[in-house]
Amino acid sequence: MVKQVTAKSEDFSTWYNEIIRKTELADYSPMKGMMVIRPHGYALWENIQRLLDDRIKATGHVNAYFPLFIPESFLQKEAEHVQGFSPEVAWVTIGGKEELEEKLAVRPTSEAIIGYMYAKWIKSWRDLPVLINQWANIVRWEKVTRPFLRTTEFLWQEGHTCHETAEEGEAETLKILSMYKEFCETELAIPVLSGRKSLREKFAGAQMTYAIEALMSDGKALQMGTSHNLGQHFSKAFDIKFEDRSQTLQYVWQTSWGMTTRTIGALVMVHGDDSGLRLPPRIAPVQAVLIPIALGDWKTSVLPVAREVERELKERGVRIKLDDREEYTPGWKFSEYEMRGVPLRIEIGPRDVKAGTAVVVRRDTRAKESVALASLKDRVTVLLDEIQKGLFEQALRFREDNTRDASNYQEFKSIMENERGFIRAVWCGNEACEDKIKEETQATIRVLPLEPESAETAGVCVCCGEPGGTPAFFAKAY
RNA sequence: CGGGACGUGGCGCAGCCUGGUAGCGCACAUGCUUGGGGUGCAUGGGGUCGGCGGUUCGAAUCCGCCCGUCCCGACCA
Repeated sequence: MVKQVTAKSEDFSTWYNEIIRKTELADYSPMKGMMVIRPHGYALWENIQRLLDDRIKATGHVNAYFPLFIPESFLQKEAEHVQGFSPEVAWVTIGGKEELEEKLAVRPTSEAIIGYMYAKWIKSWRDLPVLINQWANIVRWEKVTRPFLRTTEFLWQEGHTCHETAEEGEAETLKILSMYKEFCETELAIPVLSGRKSLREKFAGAQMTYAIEALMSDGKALQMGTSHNLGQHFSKAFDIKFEDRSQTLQYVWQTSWGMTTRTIGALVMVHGDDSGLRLPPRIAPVQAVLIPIALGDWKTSVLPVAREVERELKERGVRIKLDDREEYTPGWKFSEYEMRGVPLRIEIGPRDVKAGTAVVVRRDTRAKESVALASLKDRVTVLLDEIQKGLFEQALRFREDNTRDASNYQEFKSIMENERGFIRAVWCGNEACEDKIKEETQATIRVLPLEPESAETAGVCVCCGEPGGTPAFFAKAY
């Protein structure tokens, strides 16, 4: 029997939940909102970590690790920060059997504890910039949770930097933003819009938040990463001062930025189809699965050939898996690896051995071809590249087809109601309009593009009709 | 946190209305068979019916409370 999955078009949420569990990316744990990332899902995370970590280090950052707990008083130092996070902080009040003198927050983010340490470490302009990143888990007591998209505990990377000048801080913030964008598009094959957040949507305690946003295939937007220019908000709160080049004491300029396990949810929602996952080759834990067709004397005729192919592809750097289990039929394996999203399937059977060929099937297009064993290595490499590109292009086309201009509010409401997706429209900059739009259409400002040309709509505010606004991308968001 | 739905072997469900010895499909185990799109047959193991309490001679079934999951809203990566 076929392991059926609810059709994506029929019930997106159910489809998403079923994919997560049937592909063994994650499973529910006994605690509300807490999931277990299973080996298949964690392997994806490890690939994301590795590829992102390379980029973080290539831009001069180093990794460190700060404590899981943050004293209550630290968290309270930056007023907006406390207020923003207080509804979702988990507290430790007892250690062993002793009541603690001061409650400890389980970090919802690490600005506070890191700020405290930076104040100890930074004395002079010669200590700057400080470019530190940490890979960590954090806890936010969420009311509504969904696997990967919003869980009580999640994994992420958080960068925390200090700079001499406001300009350097801003430059760092933007550098990371474009690094995130490049990472998503190159490795995850997910096109993103990047830009500034409205003040309403910005990080609690930041001066300015920038973000990248992707469009899921149900027409809702998902934030894929954020980069904050913290200005001097935290350095003033934590007294992070340095003596500048003219021997004057100054507060440092800071940034923080993060990307989370949520990106795995995005991979599912952007690329998945009714048969399961479709993983971009660059982050797929297994890039090609090799299935020997067990017929007749296959163990002596087919299997040795398959093993040789496996060896050659491994040597080529392809993450290949030979599945020679006898208890499953080839047909069963085909479906299983499709469900798990393995980009390429290679079949070798008696007919192929005789002809000196292999059958290669793409997961993204399901295109099937026969390839001579001699040229298999090259062909596989080419196909993996094409799949990576194809998935990105398909996602990009989807986003373009689902990005619409709205020149007036009627149009805006009708698009949100009928089509969803991104709406490109002018916003006057007034929070009243932002709130009204959110209340009436559920759409929020996802980003205010940095380059005006990426949103050519000029004119009056889509909501109030006042002139002199800025272009914005709106969407319903996860 | 508000509105709605659901909770029965690992998964999907029936049984509940009208209380009386817990069932089906898939999965799992063993054997044979089969193998180029989820092979077929046979045999077998596995469930304090989400939890606690109440009603009753007797509760998966009726009542109350709690917990969890999903969907739709308010808050967030």
